[in-house]
Amino acid sequence: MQERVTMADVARLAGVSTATVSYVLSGKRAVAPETRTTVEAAIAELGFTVNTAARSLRTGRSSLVALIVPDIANPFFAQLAATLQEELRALGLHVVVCNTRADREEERALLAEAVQQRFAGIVITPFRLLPKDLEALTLTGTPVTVSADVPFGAVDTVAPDARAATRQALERVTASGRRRIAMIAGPHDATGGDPRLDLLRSLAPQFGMSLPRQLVARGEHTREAGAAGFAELMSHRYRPDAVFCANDVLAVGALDKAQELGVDIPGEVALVGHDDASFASLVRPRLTTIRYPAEDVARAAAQLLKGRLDGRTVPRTVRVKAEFVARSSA
Amino acid sequence: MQERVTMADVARLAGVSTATVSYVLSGKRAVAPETRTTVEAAIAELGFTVNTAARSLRTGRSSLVALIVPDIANPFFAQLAATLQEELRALGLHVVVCNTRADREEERALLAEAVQQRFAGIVITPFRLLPKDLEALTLTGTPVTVSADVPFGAVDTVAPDARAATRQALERVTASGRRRIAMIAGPHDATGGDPRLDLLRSLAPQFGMSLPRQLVARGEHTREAGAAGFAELMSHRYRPDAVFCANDVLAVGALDKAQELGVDIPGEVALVGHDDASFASLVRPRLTTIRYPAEDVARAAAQLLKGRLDGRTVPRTVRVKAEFVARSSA
DNA sequence: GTGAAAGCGCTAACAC
DNA sequence: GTGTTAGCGCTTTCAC
Repeated sequence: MQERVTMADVARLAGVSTATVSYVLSGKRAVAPETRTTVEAAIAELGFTVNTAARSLRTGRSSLVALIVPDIANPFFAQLAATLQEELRALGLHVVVCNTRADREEERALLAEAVQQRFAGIVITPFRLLPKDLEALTLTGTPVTVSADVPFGAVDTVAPDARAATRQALERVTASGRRRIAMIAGPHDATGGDPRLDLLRSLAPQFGMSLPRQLVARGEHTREAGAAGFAELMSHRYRPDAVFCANDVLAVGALDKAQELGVDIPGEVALVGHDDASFASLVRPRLTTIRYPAEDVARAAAQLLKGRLDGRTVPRTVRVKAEFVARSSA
Repeated sequence: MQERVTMADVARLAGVSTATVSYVLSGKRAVAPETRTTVEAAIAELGFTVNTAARSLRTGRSSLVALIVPDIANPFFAQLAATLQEELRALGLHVVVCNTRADREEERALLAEAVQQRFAGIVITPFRLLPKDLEALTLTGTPVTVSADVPFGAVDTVAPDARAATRQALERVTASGRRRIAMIAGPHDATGGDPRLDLLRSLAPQFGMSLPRQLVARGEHTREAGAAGFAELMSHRYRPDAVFCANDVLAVGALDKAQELGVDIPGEVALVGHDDASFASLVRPRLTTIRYPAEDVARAAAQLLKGRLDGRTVPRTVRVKAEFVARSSA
């Protein structure tokens, strides 16, 4: 049961006060060069590290950042977590992963807890959370970065810019003669509706097409829902020849069902996903998708958080460019 | 900037002392039913939650559990993280994810930090860490659970029992007439060598085969290394007709290279992975693999940690049964 | 440029 | 069955 080395131990060894040790560490007040050297030597000799609990209690701020996502097991979010933790480690911050399982109550509870515990920051991809759930937080002083398709209240936002990529996807699909597009979207009660659907719908007319409500299947972001959605679309009397999916997990489900039904992809139906999750290039046919780079999202979120910790108070939105990735499914 | 509600506020409203509030929360001493009710009402009314920083400072134990893994973006570890956080949430514990990128110094640094900060526990999948790096920790009082193929020093361990599954894999492979097995293993300096290789090698004679050193390719646990390893094995003069991979990421790399080389899987070469990562059933041919259930590992780790927090001091090892999953690659 | 000391909110003796 | 209170280790104000 080794004893913990405290700042008092360091101060004693260096022959200074704990205040000086603290200031050497934080740099918040000038310290004479020789004093600094002595203190640093003492720190090294004793292997001292600050007690973050004591620091948090004193400052009212922890070194934790909550990453609140619908499903960390989804490769997109797993990659987001990996990069975020890497970026934040440099700032001395830790990432606490929180799975909401796409449940609004979980989202609210986790958010509230992170605020209560005075986390250094929160990075959240809302799924069913309402803007009003976030409004109250604007006043708490806990920096919140939302990763969502649209700006979301008065908080920092990382949002995709998928217009060009979606247009490219439509070009590709029409170039191979498709005329009847459809979409497998997320649930109807998802936060902010489905901006990926809205974008597709708004661009379709430029290609002489439209995306009527009847050609939108809905479900959770699961493989099963993707399969069910695909089956639904295939049984429609106005059967589509190009199916867009709100994410790659749904697209893989659609692929499952296509094989089961004997529908040739991309022969009979072109299939386009979203995200470019790690498995997108592994399935056969390889999935054509609109890549939303998790690494860039994580880096942007880390930057926004850093800005807040440095004192910025006005909300910012960073747009991350999505990229059309043509493979063999469309 | 809302004010934080403290225990003193609750005590005042309930007309009791902070000690009583504390005991209501912890249950560490008897409280009269009516007192308890009053306190609980006050807690609910004020929306009080304990300040974990203060609690940690006082008790010397935080509510954080470090999950230290080579790569959270690997679907196996992502699933481990998801389930672990779910299991620990019930105990009021949070999961801090730490990526080591398979680097021993990172592993050591992260481990040391978690100990220094008096984390409630550590769950680690060592990759290059040496047993001696862990030895010192046995004395610190921080519960460590190691998820590794072999028991690892005097700490709690979650280890796979893959003997039956590996035997089944060998049966399958020999049933289709294969005689020359090979393996794409991890790096030679990995923690504990490569127990999956050792197991395969020890079972091979039962099937009249052997696994000579020349038929073992080595590399990091990446897709690229899998491809390189496969190429190496294919160029061997004693060309194998069955290749086992230490994990599914390597196997997918092997699949890439097989396609590139025009080697038919499973026609010319049978391929068997390990883990059953989420993408194993998505690649074509679908990957035959030895499933090591991340969910069960996470649950076992959570149980072991719980045991430690409840006061157990003797190390325990839980064996999780691996399962042979026959798909089309072998 | 440095030190003394208050106090963050909680837990757990100790006292009754 | 309940209350009083010291003190965990740090940061920061105030004083010099």
